[in-house]
Amino acid sequence: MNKNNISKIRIKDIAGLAGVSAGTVDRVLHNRGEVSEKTRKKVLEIIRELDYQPDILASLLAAKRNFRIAVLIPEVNQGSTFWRYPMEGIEDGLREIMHFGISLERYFFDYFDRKSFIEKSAKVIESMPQGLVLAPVFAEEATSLVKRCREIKIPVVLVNANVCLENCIAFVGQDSFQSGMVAAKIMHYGLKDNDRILIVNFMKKEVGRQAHIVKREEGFRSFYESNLKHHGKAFGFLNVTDVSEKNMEMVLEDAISSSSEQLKGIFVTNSMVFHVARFLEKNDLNDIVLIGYDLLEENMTYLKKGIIDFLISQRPYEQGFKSIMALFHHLVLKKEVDRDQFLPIDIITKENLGHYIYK
Amino acid sequence: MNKNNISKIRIKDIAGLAGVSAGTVDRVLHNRGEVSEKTRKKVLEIIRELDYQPDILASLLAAKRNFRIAVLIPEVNQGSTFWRYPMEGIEDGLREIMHFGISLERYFFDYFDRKSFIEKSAKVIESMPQGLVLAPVFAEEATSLVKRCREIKIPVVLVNANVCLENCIAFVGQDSFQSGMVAAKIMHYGLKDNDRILIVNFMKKEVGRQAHIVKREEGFRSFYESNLKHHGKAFGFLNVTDVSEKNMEMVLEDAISSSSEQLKGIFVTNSMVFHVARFLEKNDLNDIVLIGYDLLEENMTYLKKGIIDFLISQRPYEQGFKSIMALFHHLVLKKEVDRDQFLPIDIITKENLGHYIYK
DNA sequence: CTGAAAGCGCTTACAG
DNA sequence: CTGAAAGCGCTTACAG
Repeated sequence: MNKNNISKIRIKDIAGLAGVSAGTVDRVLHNRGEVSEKTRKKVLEIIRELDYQPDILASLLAAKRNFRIAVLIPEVNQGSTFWRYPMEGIEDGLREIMHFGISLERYFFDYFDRKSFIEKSAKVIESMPQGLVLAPVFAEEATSLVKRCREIKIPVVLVNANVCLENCIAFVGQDSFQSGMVAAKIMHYGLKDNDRILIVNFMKKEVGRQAHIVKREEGFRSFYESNLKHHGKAFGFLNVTDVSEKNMEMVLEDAISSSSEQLKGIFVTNSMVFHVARFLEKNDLNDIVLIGYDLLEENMTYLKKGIIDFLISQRPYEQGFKSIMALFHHLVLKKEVDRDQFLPIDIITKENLGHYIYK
Repeated sequence: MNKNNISKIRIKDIAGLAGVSAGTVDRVLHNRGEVSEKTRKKVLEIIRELDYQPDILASLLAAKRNFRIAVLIPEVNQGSTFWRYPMEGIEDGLREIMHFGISLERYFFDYFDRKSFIEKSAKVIESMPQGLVLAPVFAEEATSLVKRCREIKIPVVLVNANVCLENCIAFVGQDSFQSGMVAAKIMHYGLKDNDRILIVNFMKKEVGRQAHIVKREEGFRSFYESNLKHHGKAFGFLNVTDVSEKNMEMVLEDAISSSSEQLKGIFVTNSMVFHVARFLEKNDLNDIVLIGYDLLEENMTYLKKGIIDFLISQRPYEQGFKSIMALFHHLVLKKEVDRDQFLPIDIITKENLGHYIYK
């Protein structure tokens, strides 16, 4: 009575004050009609006055409601280990909210196989979950999935890449352009003004040109553009589609020797940076600054060895965690969720790596 | 029936199988005695076999239990704005868990006033909360508070600084030593091998020598120690107790001109780095790399201007969030919580600052 | 040591 | 359009 009487107004209290039954209050609360305008007004008035907050625990218990959330993301295999971390974030998030009657359906597609994405999409739709966490790797197919979800009223949260956001409730990921700027800043800080820099893009034919990769490169270039002294600075550029050691050897040797000036920095626009690191290690090119993305096992190994100097990380674990939480807030707590949820752009070095690693 | 029959075993079911009543099962479940060893065994057996998971929502609702969590941290005032962010994290965490009947009592002490810490400690004890989030700014006093809490069975989570952890359930904060190493790595990466570096410590008499400040400096030095080439490298060193502009002017001018070699980098071991930045700006010392801690308003201003080059951040918001969550897991969900919860050591530049700022 | 009953605050048919 | 009753899964006295 003394300490805990804060906001303990119950439906019963409202009903009493309005001179109606609890059932009627409930009908008003959930807009399920069958209430005369007059009583509706009266009840709403009282609710507002008392700032009534429903007891969500009791509500969930009584309604025996169950939420099925689906997640459609790439499977983890040796060609693609990144998605392990978002999935861990999702599972941990699930553990926090499962008491609210939430269950998770997991759908994994092959990162390099458009068809498998389409197949799994169909399965998701077939299952009719109450919400979806989606990694829109294949932009076109993802867009049509999102549109379909819109039609059948399944709220979608996009994770990691942003596609067709207008039909989704939120995007959780990184600001790719800005992350490229960060990479450039770090690169520039460690080099001298006229040092030669190479930008390396990895692009598998199966996947195509991904928007966030393009943005990263643009961000990188724009750092130099916005700096008067470097306006118009020229970069070496390399587009790699074949990651075999032999090919890597060939194209990198070529790129490095293509100018009389010594190459001082390499920026790789995605997580495939370890392929470049392997080459640098083998050829004892220790004085080239190498910057890339993501804490893959291979990348971390080269970071610890000092071959990779910096990795940009996108907080994959948090991306997963926040995605499922966004859906939870939307579905269960009926709260507004932020549409754009950009995670910080983390700069990882050998020295701070330890505390970024997920258990 | 088809999809949602997963783990929907109820107390009633257990009771039925054991041939007892729900009340008895409950008594076993909560170890509140008054059950014959024989029935106890039987009930436990069935619980294990069926992997019974109690419905925590129903449990909380029926028990009408209320948890009061206290937080004892520095107040936010102009001399100390850092604690705004942990507090925001705590409030946001609270919002996530308030449905479980959790309320928060806020106790703020003056960062520079030992007495006020002692006073507020007494109030906390007097109130007898079920849990405490504590910023142990004054090591000695905090230790005895923690001991007292131990005696009266109030679980404590330490936030930001680590003191007397053996009597607490968790520490949430940063690895200070490592953060110093990170600062050194960044510093070193941008300078030439023999450039002169100055370490600046701010220390208010009222607070004394704080363990985490010492550790940061040690970490910074150890980076160079562990690098053969720099073994024995000498640093300039400055201990500032008076932050007036006049004094800052004097001591910094002195430190800078104390050697014929030009000073190239300054490492400030805490958030007071803006005092140094002000000096550098005023005296047009643009080519000195300046690294310090924490995203205070003043620091962010100088970071944007390019006077401060890097800030190390300790994720203050997350520190608050994780602290209250740790207590929640311990008290309500009865889960094990990690004892050491080190947050990543974030490297902030002008370019990635944007996405680190808390709303 | 054990069980039956009432209740937590909300929702869901059902009867009118 | 409205109310009374039963129930969600668990807990809490109370009676025996």
